Amino acid sequence: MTAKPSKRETIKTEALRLFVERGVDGVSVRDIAAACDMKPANLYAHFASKDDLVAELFHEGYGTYGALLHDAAAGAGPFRPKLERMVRLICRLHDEDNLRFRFLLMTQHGYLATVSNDARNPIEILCRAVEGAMTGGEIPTREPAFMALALVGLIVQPATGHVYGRLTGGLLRCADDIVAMSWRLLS
Amino acid sequence: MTAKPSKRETIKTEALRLFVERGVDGVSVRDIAAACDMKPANLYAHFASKDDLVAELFHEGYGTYGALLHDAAAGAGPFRPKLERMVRLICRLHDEDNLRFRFLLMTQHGYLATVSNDARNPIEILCRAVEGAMTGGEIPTREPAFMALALVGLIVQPATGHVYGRLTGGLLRCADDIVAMSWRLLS
DNA sequence: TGTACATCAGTGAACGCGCGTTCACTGATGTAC
DNA sequence: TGTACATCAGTGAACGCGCGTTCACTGATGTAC
Repeated sequence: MTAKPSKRETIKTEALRLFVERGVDGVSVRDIAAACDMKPANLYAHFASKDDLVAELFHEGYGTYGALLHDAAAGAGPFRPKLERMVRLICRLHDEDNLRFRFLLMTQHGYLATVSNDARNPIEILCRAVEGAMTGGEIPTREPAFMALALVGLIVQPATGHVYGRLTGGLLRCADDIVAMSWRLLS
Repeated sequence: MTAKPSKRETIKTEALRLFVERGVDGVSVRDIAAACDMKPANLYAHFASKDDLVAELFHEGYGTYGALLHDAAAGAGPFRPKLERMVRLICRLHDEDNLRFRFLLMTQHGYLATVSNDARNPIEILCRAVEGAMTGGEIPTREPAFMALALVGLIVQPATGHVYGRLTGGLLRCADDIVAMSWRLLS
């Protein structure tokens, strides 16, 4: 007997799904309300505005992903297993939390500027991990920000392609290949 | 004495700039008209609708880039110089035709599904070039679609980062590094 | 148990706004005789 | 040269629409005595 999700959670779930399907601007508050079996006016009992809902979804997802990536990058061991953990995490999130993953990809252009480069920022975490490996002499020294972004692209672009049917099957299925490519890229 | 651009070209130039700055949905036909010193109604003398204008910008850019990439990939020589030409081309387009480049990145999600996988499709061209190199034994055989997408990500993601100030200076400045990374990735 | 009141999720109807788009009309320019 | 007409880019005002949002109100539920 799983607890029935609160109205607030229902709104977030349905909104996320609709935003990914049709884009944020392509979904009206009436659409969201309908998907939740609510009246539009009642959404405002849970969120101050549509923008507020979108921002909460973004920051929550961005924060969660940042924390998970932080954990994967944590510890004092060698870089290679860290890289493997991070890459696998990203593949797993893409496969198992696909809607949120795609929502973050889709909205990042609008919000990336508003996000601080602190320890919860996924790109920043990746960047620091790569930088650490360079400092420790585990991989050749290059511009860390550039390498971190290249690494993200390596994973995210196939993920995008996956969405549009260019690749079939989960990303996790290719995780070994992606880990190997990532290592080759950085070496 | 360069010829004064036609109204039609002016509209396309200004619309492209505004779309990149604020997103397609964030720009109204009144905004575009104002930027062109025209009245909104008069835009309809040149384009059937706003959607029509957006679609023309997309398909024109996509086609142009496809043709350029096709030329870079053409010929019977070894894969390595082809790869180098293609990567440099993409870097150069990003730097010298930045608005269009970003517009294509921005709108691809909405239009990719409507585009055929023919010989003018940039991804398809990259994919076939990679596939050819694999068939010829120049690089190890892996899933070509996957490798082509990874290659795109490798270039485009740093480009996106560049836009938001994570990387400074042109992408072309890093072209040598990107070529080297691409080769390492595929080898 | 019955009554009076407080709480609060949910509702129906409407608000003003900016959107994409249309259309009858204007007024400058070119052409024919 | 002057007059009559055709052409056509450009205009002003308005259209209907769907949007995000507000607000007075309802009606079920809980609480106090």
